[in-house]
Amino acid sequence: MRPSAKKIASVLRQKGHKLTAQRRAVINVVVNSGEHLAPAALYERVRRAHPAIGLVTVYRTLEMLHELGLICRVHRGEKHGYTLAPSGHHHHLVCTECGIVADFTDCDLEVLQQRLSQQTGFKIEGHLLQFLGYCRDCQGGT
Amino acid sequence: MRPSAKKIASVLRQKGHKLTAQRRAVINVVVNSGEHLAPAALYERVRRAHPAIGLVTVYRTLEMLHELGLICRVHRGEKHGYTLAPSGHHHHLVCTECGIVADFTDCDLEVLQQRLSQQTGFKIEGHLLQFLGYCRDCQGGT
DNA sequence: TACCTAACTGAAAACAAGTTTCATTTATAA
DNA sequence: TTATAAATGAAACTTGTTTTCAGTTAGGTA
Ligand SMILES: [Mn+2]
Ligand SMILES: [Mn+2]
Ligand SMILES: [Zn+2]
Ligand SMILES: [Zn+2]
Repeated sequence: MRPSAKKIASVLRQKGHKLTAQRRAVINVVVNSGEHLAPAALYERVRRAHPAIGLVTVYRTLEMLHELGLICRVHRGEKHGYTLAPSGHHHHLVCTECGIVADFTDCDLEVLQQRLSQQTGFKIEGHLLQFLGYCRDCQGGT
Repeated sequence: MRPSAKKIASVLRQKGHKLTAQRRAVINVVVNSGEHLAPAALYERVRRAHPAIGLVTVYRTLEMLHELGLICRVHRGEKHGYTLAPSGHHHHLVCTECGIVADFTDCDLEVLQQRLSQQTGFKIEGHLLQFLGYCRDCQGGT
């Protein structure tokens, strides 16, 4: 269950953030794109609705939404991608050819985490899990 | 079982790479540091033995060693760390406070991978798994 | 409604990690 | 030795992101 633009706006207000035209524009793009877009790609799209917006503002807004837990971040080499977070903890399956990302939720790492914690003395707070491969469309070609 | 400087040198030669003083210096630092050092940190240390070396050469050497499977790479935000690879597939437990890294080998992700492959049609080639937390030394303080 | 002000914005500069270019040097096979 | 492909390092460049700062604005208050 992914939050709507309305829901996101209300969270912002509730947390004392201002609801500017720029932020609305960013939120709209994020809400209306299923993909995990990199900041630059997102910026391109946001500009269609709000040509005057600066890339900085896009970065700042994404950062804010991420801190509020409203969007998730994918790590792809140097670049980052963002989308609306489906509710709660999830991970990614990334196509190394075209960059498309699929989400999944059940990682079942508790047992492993428990064991590692015991063996190493680390207090484990989280994990990063990503599968890499070729999506259906990219399996044929070079 | 981590390769020795000698072993590494012989692999390089065998693959047709030249064995330069700079490469020797980089290899020595990597071999003699248990930690996963970022390229910049590694560069600092290499300079102690070989002050004239350029950072580029460090990058190039690390890249080469990585391609030959002789060292492993950790992903920490933007920065990368390297050390000698323990033999084969392994993963990392990273302390978000001090950056120390512990290795582990048994990830048991085959079942999950199989299921995801089936569900999404992805041909999965690899994965990235990392646990994040606080090492023993960093659990007390702020 | 008309202010007030902390929050927000965007241009530009700064930054950080990594890569490319290219003239010079060097390891090593012949 | 010598020849030469491989390797080096300085400097310039790229890419993604952050900082700075002077000006603008959302939204609470009188
Ligand atoms: Mn996601
Ligand atoms: Mn390792
Ligand atoms: Zn693909
Ligand atoms: Zn630590």
